[in-house]
Amino acid sequence: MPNTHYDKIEKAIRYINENLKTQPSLEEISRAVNLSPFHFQRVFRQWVGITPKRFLQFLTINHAKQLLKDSSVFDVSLEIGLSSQSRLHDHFVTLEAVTPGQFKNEGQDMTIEYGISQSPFGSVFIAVTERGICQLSFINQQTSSDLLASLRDAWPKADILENGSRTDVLSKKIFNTQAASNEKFHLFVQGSNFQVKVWESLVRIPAGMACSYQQVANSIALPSGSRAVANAIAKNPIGFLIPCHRVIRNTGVIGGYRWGSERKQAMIAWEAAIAQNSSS
DNA sequence: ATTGCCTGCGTGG
DNA sequence: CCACGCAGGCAAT
Repeated sequence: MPNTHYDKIEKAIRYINENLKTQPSLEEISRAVNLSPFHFQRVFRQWVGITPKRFLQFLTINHAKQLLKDSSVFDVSLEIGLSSQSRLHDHFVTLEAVTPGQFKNEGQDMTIEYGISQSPFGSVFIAVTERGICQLSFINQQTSSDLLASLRDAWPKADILENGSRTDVLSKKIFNTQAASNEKFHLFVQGSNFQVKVWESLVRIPAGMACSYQQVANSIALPSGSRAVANAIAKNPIGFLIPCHRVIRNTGVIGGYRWGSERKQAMIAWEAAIAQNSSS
C-alpha cells in the first residue's frame, strides 16, 4: 500500500520507454528500480493486476494504433450507453456544470469533503460535494497541500473539511476492477462552455478504448480544433472519471498527461488488461 | 521511430 | 480586439 510502490512502477515504465529499442528483460527493468526480479514482479502484479510482460504488450505503438482504428468510438459508445449490459468495467458517469450564479457565490452554503486515498495509480486527492465529485487529482510529489489550496481557490466560501474514510470508500468504487460494476457517479465541474463541452464528450469514451484529439474535435463539430481540444482536456479537474487518459495522439504515441505520461500509459494498459480478461 | 515545420483555436491580456 | 502558447498533426526522412 505504500505510495512508493507506484513510484517504482512509474520509474519502471519510464525506463522501458527510454530503452524501447533494446527490449529490456524483466531482470534489467527490476534492476533499474532497485528490486529483485521476483519481488518486482510481485509488486507490479499487486498494483497493476497483470505481469510486467503482459503490461508491455499493451504499450506498443501497434496496440495504440489498434485502439485508434475503432474509429467510430463515439458511435459505439452511444450504442453501449443504450444497452447498458454490454459495458465492460465502466461506470455511469454524469456531469453537471456549475451555473454562473453558483460560480458567483463562490461556493457559499456548500460543504466539500476531501481526502487522500490510494488507487492503482498512486495516491489520489478527491473532493466531493452534495452535488457530486468536484475534484480528483493524482499526487505527483509534494502537492497535497497545493491541491487543498486550489480547492479553496475554486470555492472560496465553501465549508471544506477532511473526510478520508469517505474518499477511501469512493476510491475503492472508482477503481473497482469488477466488470460492469453498475456504480454511478455524478460529477460537478466548473469551466468554460468549451471546456465543459469537451469533457462531456470524453465521458462517452468507453473503458478500454481510445481515440485521438482529432476525433474528439470532430465529435464536437470542430474538426480543426484539435489543439484547442488538447488545451481543454489539459484542464480536466476530475482525473480518471473524466477519462482524458483515453485520448492519445493520432500517430499512436500516448502523448502528454497532466499527471505524468507514465501514469497515462499505466491506465491504458490497465484497462486493456481488464477488457481482455472479461472477454476471454 | 524521430525530427521539424505547420496549423487553428481558445484563452488572457 | 490582438497576441500567445499549446497534452497536436503531418510530411519528410
